Amino acid sequence: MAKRISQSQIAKELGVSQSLVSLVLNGRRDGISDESYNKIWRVAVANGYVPRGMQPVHAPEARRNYVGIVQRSGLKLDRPSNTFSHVQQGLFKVLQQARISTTFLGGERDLDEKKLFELLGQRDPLQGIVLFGEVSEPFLRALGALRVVLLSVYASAPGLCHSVVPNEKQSLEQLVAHLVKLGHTRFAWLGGNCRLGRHRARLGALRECLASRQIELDERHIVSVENGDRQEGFDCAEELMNRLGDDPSEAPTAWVCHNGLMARGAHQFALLRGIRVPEEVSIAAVDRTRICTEIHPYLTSAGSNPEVIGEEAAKLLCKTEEPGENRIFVDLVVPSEFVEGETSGPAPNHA
Amino acid sequence: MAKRISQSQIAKELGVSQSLVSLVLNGRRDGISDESYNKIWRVAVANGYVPRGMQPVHAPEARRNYVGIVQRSGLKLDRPSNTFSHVQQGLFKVLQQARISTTFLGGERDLDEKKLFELLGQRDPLQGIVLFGEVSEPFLRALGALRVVLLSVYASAPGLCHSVVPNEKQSLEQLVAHLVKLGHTRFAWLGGNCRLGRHRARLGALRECLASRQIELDERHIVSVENGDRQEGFDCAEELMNRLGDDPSEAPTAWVCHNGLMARGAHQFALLRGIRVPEEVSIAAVDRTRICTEIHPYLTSAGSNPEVIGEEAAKLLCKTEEPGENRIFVDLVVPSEFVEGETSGPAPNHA
DNA sequence: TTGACATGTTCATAAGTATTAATTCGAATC
DNA sequence: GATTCGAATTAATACTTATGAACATGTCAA
Repeated sequence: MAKRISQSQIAKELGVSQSLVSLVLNGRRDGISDESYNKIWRVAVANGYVPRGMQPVHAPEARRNYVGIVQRSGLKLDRPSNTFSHVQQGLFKVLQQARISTTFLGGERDLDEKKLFELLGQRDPLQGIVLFGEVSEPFLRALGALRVVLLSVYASAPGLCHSVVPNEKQSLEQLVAHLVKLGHTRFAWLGGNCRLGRHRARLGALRECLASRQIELDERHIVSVENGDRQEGFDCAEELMNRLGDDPSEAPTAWVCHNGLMARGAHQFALLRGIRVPEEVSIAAVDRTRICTEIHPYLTSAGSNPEVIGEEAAKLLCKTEEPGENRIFVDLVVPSEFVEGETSGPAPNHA
Repeated sequence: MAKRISQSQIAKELGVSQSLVSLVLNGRRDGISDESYNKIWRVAVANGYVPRGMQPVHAPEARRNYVGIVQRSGLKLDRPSNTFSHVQQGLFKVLQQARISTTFLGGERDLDEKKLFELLGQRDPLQGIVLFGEVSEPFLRALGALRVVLLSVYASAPGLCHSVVPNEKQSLEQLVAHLVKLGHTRFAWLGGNCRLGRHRARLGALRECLASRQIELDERHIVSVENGDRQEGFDCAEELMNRLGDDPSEAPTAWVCHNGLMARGAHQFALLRGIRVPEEVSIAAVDRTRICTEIHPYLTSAGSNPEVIGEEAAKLLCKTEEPGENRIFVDLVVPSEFVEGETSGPAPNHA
């Protein structure tokens, strides 16, 4: 570890006396020229000068007042996934009690190593950083180098940081069980965020759940799109209808959507086309955000409660003591909840 | 000013050596008993021990790294008004360049004076606090007492703090001008957040705009609800239809909505009832958030861009030097933008 | 019982910092 | 040109802190 710089060294570098440096760094302004004042501070800061006598970071009650939030590339504040705001609410709820506040640091794209360093260097120590969504591994490692506790939600990064993730398998299992019980056998998948692992996980889980019931998911009934927003839900439903042949006995009766937003879009498509929900088609979504109940019909949906995910993340952060190299990382899986809404009903030809 | 305490004094008080105090305060843990470690820190902190060598508060670039955000009572993170996230995005965009981050402090309801003091006392100084929405005056005064720069967005508090607000009059003027040009003469108002001044301002502006064109707003065509969300937009439209007599020539052909969310709800109602938009009814909203273009049909809408409001708020905060008693407060009004969407068309009996 | 070892602390002193009186230096005044 | 004055800086030194070596003290195994 590099020996820390002294006032005398700063003085020598600038060609002034150590006394002057001392005066300046203690904040004396009168009787000191602005020029000296500024140049001394500049050099002191640039060289990472630290006072001697105590390093407050080490205080046992050195309260870490902040938790930073970083979003995965692609998410912006003004296009909040609903999920994000629920998670933030959960974080806030728990952290608030410990008088820790949440600070938005930016998106993966906004931040490079240098910027992060600037952001974190000049301020109170962070309790940790919550990563929202799948971030790239180099980015994760760069963050790790800052010696901050990292926690990833909605994506796991084995061996790199803690994580709190939803139970996708269980969600799909709940949805499929419900729909099969209602007599559905022909399923469609309306998938979003097709580039991300989350989409693969959900689609894979759907396949498994159906397979274990000897139901096959027709490849033509799988429609996947880029973003997974409302419009794309609409488009997916439209695309699905276009792909279908004329035989109505082949048409899927249960649309399983990647998220609630897409389900709403698909529902709007159904409304416009005069497809009755749930009489003709049942719509179900992997989601547990407010969107499920924002308006009637409420969505039939299953998913891990994002607020709970936020709460668990906060608890985990509060418990984690120190960032370290060879830590044991916790991967927490939050169970899924199923809620029967108004968009699912008995399969039409089952009655 | 009291002379500052030295390590030796701490050592004497605790009956240990100065060396030990030095070791402890520099964070050495191994080879030091927990008991000593904690008691030394306790006494050091209790006596306000400060290291010698520099007082960072005096650094010329002692930058204020944070801007706090407080929401009005009633808003929660997990029920984000869309507007809020856009404003936050605008704030973030500008503040990021100054390496200032935004910290969510809580809702009006979460915070009492004591809590605020705790939140703000133990950390880096805030550049300011952005208040989102109408907060109560006592709350505002309590915040003011903290000697922090305050800025209110979407609500003005004359003489108490800066504000950045939308131009409601202009928004309504733009909408009415557009609709009147299309031949509409029978208007309805679907209002939300009926308790807040914002609702009064919008409804009042609508009345004025119509009056100046010799159009009267029928009292029966004014429906106002509590929250202004999607479901209530739906309910408003339903209520409006219920209130109408049988005479179709009396029915309003232009629904002006308090915000985009309500417009979407109203549109869903129209879809369900088979009311064609915009052939039979035009829908317009005071809004400029993402909701206007989240799905087709895009909403015909006018409003001040919330992201711009955020940006202006951030600039104002960066410019404001110090909080003071008798400051001059800036009230900034951001102009409204009009965008013609797909929900407005010629008045039906005008063709 | 003894010695090896670990832990926690102190001693002694080198290194670093604060502070006051003294110095320098240029501008204004005589 | 000499004198005064004030701002800026430094010398000198008292005071504070860091740190390696030394010193207790207790534990454990031979």
